[in-house]
Amino acid sequence: MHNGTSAKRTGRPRSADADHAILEATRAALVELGWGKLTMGDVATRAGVAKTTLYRRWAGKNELVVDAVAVLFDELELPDRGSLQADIEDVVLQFAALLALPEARTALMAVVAESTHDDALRLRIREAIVDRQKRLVVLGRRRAQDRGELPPDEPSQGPDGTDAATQIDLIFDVIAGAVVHRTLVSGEPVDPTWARTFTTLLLGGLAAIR
Amino acid sequence: MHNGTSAKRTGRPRSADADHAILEATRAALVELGWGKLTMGDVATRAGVAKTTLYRRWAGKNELVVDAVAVLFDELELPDRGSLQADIEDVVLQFAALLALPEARTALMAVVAESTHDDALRLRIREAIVDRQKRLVVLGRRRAQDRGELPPDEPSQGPDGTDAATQIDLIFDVIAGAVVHRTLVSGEPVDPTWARTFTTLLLGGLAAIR
Amino acid sequence: MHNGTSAKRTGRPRSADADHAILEATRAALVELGWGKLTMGDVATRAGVAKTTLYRRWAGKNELVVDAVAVLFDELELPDRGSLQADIEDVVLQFAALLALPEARTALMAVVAESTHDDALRLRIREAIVDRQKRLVVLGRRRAQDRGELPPDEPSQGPDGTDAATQIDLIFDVIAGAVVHRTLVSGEPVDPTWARTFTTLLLGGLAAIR
Amino acid sequence: MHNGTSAKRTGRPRSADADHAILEATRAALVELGWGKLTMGDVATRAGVAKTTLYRRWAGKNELVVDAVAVLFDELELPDRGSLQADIEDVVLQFAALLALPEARTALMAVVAESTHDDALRLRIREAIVDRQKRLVVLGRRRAQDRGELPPDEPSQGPDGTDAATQIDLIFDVIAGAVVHRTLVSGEPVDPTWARTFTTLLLGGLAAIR
DNA sequence: AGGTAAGCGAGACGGTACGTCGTGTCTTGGT
DNA sequence: ACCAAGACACGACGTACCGTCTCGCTTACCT
Repeated sequence: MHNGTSAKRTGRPRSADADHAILEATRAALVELGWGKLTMGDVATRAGVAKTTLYRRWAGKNELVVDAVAVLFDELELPDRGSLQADIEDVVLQFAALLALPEARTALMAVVAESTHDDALRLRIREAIVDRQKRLVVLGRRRAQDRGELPPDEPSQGPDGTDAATQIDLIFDVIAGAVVHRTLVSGEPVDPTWARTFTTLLLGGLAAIR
Repeated sequence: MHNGTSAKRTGRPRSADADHAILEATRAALVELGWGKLTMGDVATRAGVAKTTLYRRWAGKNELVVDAVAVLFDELELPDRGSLQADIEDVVLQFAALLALPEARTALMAVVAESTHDDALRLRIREAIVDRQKRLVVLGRRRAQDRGELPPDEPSQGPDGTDAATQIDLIFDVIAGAVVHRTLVSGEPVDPTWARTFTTLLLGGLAAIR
Repeated sequence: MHNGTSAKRTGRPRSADADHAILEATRAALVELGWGKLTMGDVATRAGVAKTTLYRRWAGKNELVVDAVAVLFDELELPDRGSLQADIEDVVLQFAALLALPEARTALMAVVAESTHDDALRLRIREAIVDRQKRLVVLGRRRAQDRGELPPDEPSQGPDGTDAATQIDLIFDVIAGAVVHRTLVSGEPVDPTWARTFTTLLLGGLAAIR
Repeated sequence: MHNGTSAKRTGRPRSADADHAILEATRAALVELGWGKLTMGDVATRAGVAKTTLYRRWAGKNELVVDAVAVLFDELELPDRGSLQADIEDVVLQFAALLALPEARTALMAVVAESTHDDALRLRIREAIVDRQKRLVVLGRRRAQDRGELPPDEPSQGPDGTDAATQIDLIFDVIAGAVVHRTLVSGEPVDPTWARTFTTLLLGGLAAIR
């Protein structure tokens, strides 16, 4: 998080309770107030903690919110439902459920917006959120290859965009982008019917680019 | 924009110059400072205008930025390149070029984030931005139907998500979502190669959901 | 008032109704809000008049308030009650009654305060207010001399402060100062008993400085 | 001042330096700008302090100025010059010298004006300024009684206004009122000649009301 | 009778100051 | 060393008035 392999020695150790209380208070504040109205002072009060304690651990609102929301993305899993179609539908619905949480909706877009001119923040978001989602694509793709639903990776073939890493990125952007856009921009729900149609489109498209 | 067909009579009329100066100053401030550091006072100073003049026209930062950025989306056009594949690739590249502008990158995500708990703002975004993009999908689809590249609309067929409006929404979310996600979240550029591969996927997928 | 011997010729003449309405509105606003909270815009609204109309006649709050309050001081009169003691007591009570009016209390001190660094304002106050009170002293003194209660003016006698003008100024400062101070600073009422005791003191003192 | 016998415990204590700097800056601003142009923000800047620090201690301009000016009145003293006449002349000249200070002139009238519709402010003025002056009258009177220049207090004698407290109030209103009125309203200087004549009048009058 | 110059209500305008709020830092004294 | 409390410098907020400036009308005097 913010203190990997601490080698602290002297003095009073930091309270682990405080960390949890702060992150929970942050999520609660996001739900009630949204990103724009959330303040460090308010989070501190909710957590029963001094502002100093927040700043000792996080550099600012952005970093705090990324960490507070990141844990939500750890709960995404890729269950083996027997077919690639079913696996993708499941992940789409999980992701949509996550974006239905007010704290995730508002925080995700806001930190992405801030990250457009803050490289450190962009990196943190990638590590804490984006890469955790992308691994599901990598895993699902490999599993589908094992099942024979997708062909095995071919060695890199030049600039036509069909090598493995490129394809993974494309799939990821299409899935995550479509779900986020439908949920937050279009403001429409992602229900099982939509998930099925979307997944059909995606798999049909994947066949086409090969 | 913010004052439709008013029938006011008395008093000094509002300055149209001020409107233009303010919106231009807003875009300039977005480029230099980004959403988070943009302040109403600074915009007013850049525009050579009093703060009250801003607040007389817009309720706050969100509303102002939506209007300031909205005009950028009016410049998107759907040129007739002879095939659906080419048309889509062109729009994808235009949209990506738009998102490469700093003022658009940062503003778009930020106002979407704020709109997650501000219904009036969501409506304004839809009218000023989203619907202006969606019309391109509607237009391109009709043109492809005229060319025979896509089948004509069938009468509504129940809950399988294949009627015209549902399909338009799906296409829109996939295109806009994928481009936004690749650009802002993944942080990768949208180049002609990517556009071609993505369009191939989309058209292949469209064939599959029919 | 604010336009002595006008030589205007063409154009629509200024509305006399507006003048009255404005001054009355000013007094009403003084009562309700006091000097500090009184605003030009509010006075204009109360008077049913545009702000422009105020500024066409008065340069600012100070000038407006002086004129609005000055008329109150015109009502002071010196009735002939038969003796100097009775005459003075009467004037003291009249003046105290005037200072009991909220519009006079607050306005008088405020414009005097402003006049401490605005010479034009000081002159205006003197003409509109101070000199109108001082004439009562001059008149009462002459009347007492006619009655034989005070000795006639002696020719100027040098620097011992007993010539006529000096004495008038002194009497005026003592009367006005004591009444104002008791009313506004000490916050005590001026009743007939106080007026009698004060007048006795004053007359006793006058005998002593001769 | 504004924080009597607090029993606070935790947190960073308020800076005493800030208090002094603010009051000094207030007096400087009064001299340069006068009451009407004095702004809280300017005082804060002069004092090298944030606006919030001012508002944490004082509710507004009125309260701040009363405190800033009050210390000037502490410097008034009653030297023993051997006779009541000389003592009074001395105090009159001291008081006149005080009112010659620009910061005192403008501030005193202005806060009195505001106090006409602000009871809390009136109380504050009384405590901080009026009572500190009145003690000089009490002291001087007692000293004169000890010298035999004035008769000792008689027991209260009913409503003829000759008991001790009433007499003190009367003397105070006459002295302070006359000096203030001559200085600020009439705009004439208080010089030793005027002080002598005025004192003669006062003492002559005091003999008359007994 | 018409022309014209000023007055007028309305309200937008560029400013300045307001009093409040949030940020991130810094003292306190108490674990 | 850590913590809760809270003061601090800073800077933006959104509002209120200021005094000025268009607007599109009256309204009275002067040819």
